[in-house]
Amino acid sequence: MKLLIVEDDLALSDVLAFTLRRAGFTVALAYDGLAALAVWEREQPDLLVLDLNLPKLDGLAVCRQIRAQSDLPIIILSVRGGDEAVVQGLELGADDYVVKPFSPSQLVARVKALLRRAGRYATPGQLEIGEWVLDRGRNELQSSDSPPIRLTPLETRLLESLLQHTGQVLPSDTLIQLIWGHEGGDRAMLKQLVYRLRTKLETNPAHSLTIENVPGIGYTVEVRTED
Amino acid sequence: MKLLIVEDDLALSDVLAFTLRRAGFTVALAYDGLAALAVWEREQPDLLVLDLNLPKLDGLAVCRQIRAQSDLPIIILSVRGGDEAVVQGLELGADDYVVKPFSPSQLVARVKALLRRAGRYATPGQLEIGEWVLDRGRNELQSSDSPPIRLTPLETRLLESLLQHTGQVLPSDTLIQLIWGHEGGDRAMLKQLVYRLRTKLETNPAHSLTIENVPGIGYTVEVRTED
DNA sequence: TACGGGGGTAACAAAAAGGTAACAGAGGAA
DNA sequence: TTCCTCTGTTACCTTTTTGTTACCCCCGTA
Repeated sequence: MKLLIVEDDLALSDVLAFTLRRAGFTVALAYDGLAALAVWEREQPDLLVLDLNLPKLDGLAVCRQIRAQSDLPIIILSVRGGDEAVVQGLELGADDYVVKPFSPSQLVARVKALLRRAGRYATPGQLEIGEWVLDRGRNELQSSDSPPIRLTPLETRLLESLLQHTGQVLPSDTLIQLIWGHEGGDRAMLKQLVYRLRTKLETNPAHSLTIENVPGIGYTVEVRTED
Repeated sequence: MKLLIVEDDLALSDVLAFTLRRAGFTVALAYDGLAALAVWEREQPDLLVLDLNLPKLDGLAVCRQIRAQSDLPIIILSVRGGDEAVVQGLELGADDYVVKPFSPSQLVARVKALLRRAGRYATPGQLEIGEWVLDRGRNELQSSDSPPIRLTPLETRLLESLLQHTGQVLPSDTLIQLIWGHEGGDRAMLKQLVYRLRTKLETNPAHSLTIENVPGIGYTVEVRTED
């Protein structure tokens, strides 16, 4: 399980990395906000430990950016322990907020608790739904009884977003955010992408996986389990 | 979204219940460990807020028992803030551990963060009335024992407005404001909308949900509970 | 009886949202 | 280079949703 620690205090960063590695995690490090985003992109960690007070790009901004594009578990570290700060951090999408100073062992426990809750202990690069497996690492959708369907990177992200929220209707704007990030992406492109993905899903004889539209809101995925 | 608060300090319990209810949650209460298990069974809450120091049955024991049978999100409250206590609580299966004293607003934020992470927050906008659930996230009206009725965005807003003021008669002008905002919308359109919504509500065999007119004033919703 | 207002019903038109298709540019691989 | 794939762009068609208008009924009152 890979963690990304973003902390500019080198002493603390070292201690955390040491403790977490001893607890069995793989650790990647970043020392400022911009680097954090780059490393996140490259390393695809399973959890982020994020200090708020960072050079170059504020921790809250990092949190917001990442949360806009993924549901990566995030634990914020901060010296600011006031209610407002905590509430703000959590509302921005963080999952936990730990006030400094704290003990490394407590952080380890919180990391484990969050990973457990986020269900990341299971399939790091694979999403299982019914008879389907979405392999994010190789951009394809595998079924037990038919050849895999090759997807493009964008199609993979779309399907991933939908599958991670099975049963919910994802608003178009939310989807656009999840797929293209802040800038770039509009309704027309989403329309296109949905169309292309649907076309591919239909190539499967028993297309038990369909994308439904809810007018005025967005899209959902329907998983028909075998009758 | 229903929360179960297990706390034997009545003063604190009251404050928490009040704050959480104001945040839009439904709250069930229990004051000792045995009661907690009973209420949990009966109420099937979506999240548990659990004090550790309880009469009759220790909080940790409650946590262990519940965790053994379900993956209910659990937040522990405790005066014991030492590392060992926190680690022990989290390792027992709790998702978060808040040390007293804390502010209600922070607890609300943590509750929300955990629900979000647990994927139980799937329903940020559901209105429950009798056997009906108005799902604003997907524009439909669901009943326990019949297929959902699909609504258009405007119909959803109309029904939502009416349901939020069950028992009151909403003047036509107020409704127009609520549905169309400042500009746009007139009596004729409201008439039409009410007509269309009624038509859809009638498709349900036992139409226990009807929209009544009060001449010269406006409309109300009538909820007939089962006889 | 005639008149007028409020409300219900209906048909039709306009506008918005969604689906489909064709095409072009970027960039990588052969 | 040439040939791919992937992505973005645009256009056009279909469906859904919303707005418009007209006509009816009921009821109270002049």
